[in-house]
Amino acid sequence: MNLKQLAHMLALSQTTVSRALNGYPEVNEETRRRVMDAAKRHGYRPNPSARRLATGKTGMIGYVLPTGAAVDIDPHFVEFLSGLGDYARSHELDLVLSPADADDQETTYRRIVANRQVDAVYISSPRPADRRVALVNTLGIPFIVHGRSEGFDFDYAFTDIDNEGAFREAARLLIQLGHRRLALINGDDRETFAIHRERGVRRALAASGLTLGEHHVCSVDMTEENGYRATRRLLEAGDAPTAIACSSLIMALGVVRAVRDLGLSIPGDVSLIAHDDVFPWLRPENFSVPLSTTRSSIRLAGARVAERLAARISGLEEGARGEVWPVDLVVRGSVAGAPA
Amino acid sequence: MNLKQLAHMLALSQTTVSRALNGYPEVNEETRRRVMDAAKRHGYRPNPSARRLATGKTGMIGYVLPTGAAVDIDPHFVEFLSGLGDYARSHELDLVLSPADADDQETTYRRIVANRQVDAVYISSPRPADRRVALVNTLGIPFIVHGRSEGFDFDYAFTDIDNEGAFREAARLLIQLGHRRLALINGDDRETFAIHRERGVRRALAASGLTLGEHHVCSVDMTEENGYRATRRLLEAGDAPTAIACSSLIMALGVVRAVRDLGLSIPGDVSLIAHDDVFPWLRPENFSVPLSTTRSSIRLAGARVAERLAARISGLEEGARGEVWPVDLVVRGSVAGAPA
DNA sequence: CAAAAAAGCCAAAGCGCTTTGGAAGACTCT
DNA sequence: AGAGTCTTCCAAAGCGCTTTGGCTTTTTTG
Repeated sequence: MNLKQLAHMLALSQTTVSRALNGYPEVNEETRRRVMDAAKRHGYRPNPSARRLATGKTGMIGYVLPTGAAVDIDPHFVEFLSGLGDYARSHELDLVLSPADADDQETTYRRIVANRQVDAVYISSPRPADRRVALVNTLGIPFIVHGRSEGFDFDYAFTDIDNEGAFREAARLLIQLGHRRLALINGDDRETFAIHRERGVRRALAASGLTLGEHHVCSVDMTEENGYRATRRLLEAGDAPTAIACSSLIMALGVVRAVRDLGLSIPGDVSLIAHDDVFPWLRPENFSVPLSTTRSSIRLAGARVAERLAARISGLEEGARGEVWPVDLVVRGSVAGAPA
Repeated sequence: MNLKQLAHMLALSQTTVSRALNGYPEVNEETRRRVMDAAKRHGYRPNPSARRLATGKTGMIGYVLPTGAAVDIDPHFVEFLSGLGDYARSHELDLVLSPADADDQETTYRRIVANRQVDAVYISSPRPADRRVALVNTLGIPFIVHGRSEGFDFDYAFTDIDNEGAFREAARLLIQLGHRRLALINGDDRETFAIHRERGVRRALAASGLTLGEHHVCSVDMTEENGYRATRRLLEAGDAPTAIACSSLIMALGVVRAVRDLGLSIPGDVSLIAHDDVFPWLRPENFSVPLSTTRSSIRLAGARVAERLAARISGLEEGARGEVWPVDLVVRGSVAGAPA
């Protein structure tokens, strides 16, 4: 059942039927009712391929997925996706993932924009002066950055969490508990979120006249194993920290294992605070010692990004508004006063 | 730059240019060269929207993503996606995720097929007599099932691992080590993979005249917490098992924690074997006691599914061939002889 | 009550590609 | 040389929708 048939069956022109269906004003309400009724009764659904050829609108949002043998998509992605999907579903939006060589995403961005494959895109895990952001900005497709980039001469729309504030507060708590030597086990410090977190820790330390030792901060891929290794290295060195801030729950697993392997205990010897993106399958309160966390649901962020993308597509949102969500600091058993 | 312009500039008809570009035989090789040359020089890329309206081909593969407040996409998905993306990238295929209410995926399947939104789909986490498989089969769109369904009067194409064999071998090893009371901490037993795994354990036990106690098998969502709870329940009961088979590494985290909380040890009091889908961020050799596993890379499966989908789209693969991959049994420190 | 404005509808021209049904010219064969 | 066959190309008809520009008919207005 296509438009032509429907129009013919109603003894109307395609024009009128199309307009009736799409809510244009220049059609009699009575007629509109007839049309919509018939459309529903016959299960008419406009062919999206045709519509998109005519309008350029696709009803899809895009994401360029970095892939390659050396690239691991991290599990945060799936949680984000959950939220995105939740919103997208209720608005009949689909998400198209365009896999790209991690080292050459530009080509793919250009392709999906030139081909009008999607109405909007989002960008995740941005770095300072991220080329993707600059590119997408000049290409002129609506977009939202999940996280923040920095150092552009233009503004853009983003949804981020207050990484700096979160880690500042976490560090401040540890300092108040008497800790003087803090360590930070961070994610890839080429990414903005990691930079902000480090800055948060440093600011808190500085406020008390302390500093973050050069070898007390490490930047690694966020795996359990890297959490373990980093912790061993930290705790086996001369001026071992008495408190650790850790950028992910998964790394925290490794931290806990390392501490145990060294015959130390949490929080007796080492206090630990980790960032919790809220995975349904791994919860900080279920660690052998319940974990203190800075918490922010990445799933909610996914839903919010979808919502904003939808708003941008339909013209409801404009401008370069950035929003920064506060992060909860949840104190559980893994922190205590510094050992004497 | 569109076809019309290109044709005009070459003083050829659109027909000829189109055919030259698409490799049809009825065009002079000399002409073809000229056309392809000009196309490249001017960076001509056929508009996919137009092409798809004309041909119905989209260059995309689809996946219906179950969503909803109660639905968690599990982290296996992202690994699978990694593999899928790896392959898709090298073949200029995109993946479109259509979020659907988990309780009504049919509507979405019908929509994406009716609208010709994708050339093929894959289905994951199938159950016996899975309605999605039946539906997609009648809708007539090329598809591959990742995993297996059962109980249809038709055959279909799937890529699965030998879950039954894997868990049979795992159980057999435990039995050979003298264990008599095994337990299985399984995933959702409405899904085929879980059924097969349970069957594997039962078969191994039966071969030695043993059985799997009714309360020695549990079916839960594969979270750390559920692994913990199940283990507590198992080990605190009267006839506690001396060996546990566990369907996921994430649950195994909980198993280990529970065993420790009870003051017991692995493998002294309890042997443990878990299934490993090969996550880059959590590896069995890095457990406090290195974990014995049944191992199969879900990422490779993703790549394979993509490969087969591509083959089906281009007509290279037909028929209902199912393939079943063997699973490695990797023995590490978490298994030992049964306690006296 | 005639003129102007508004309402309601339609035919047809895109959107950019593929594909059908020829047609013209070159080549082969008897 | 005439008939038949290839080879090579083209005009035009879709694919199914939106949108422009215009044409009636009805309503409003001075």
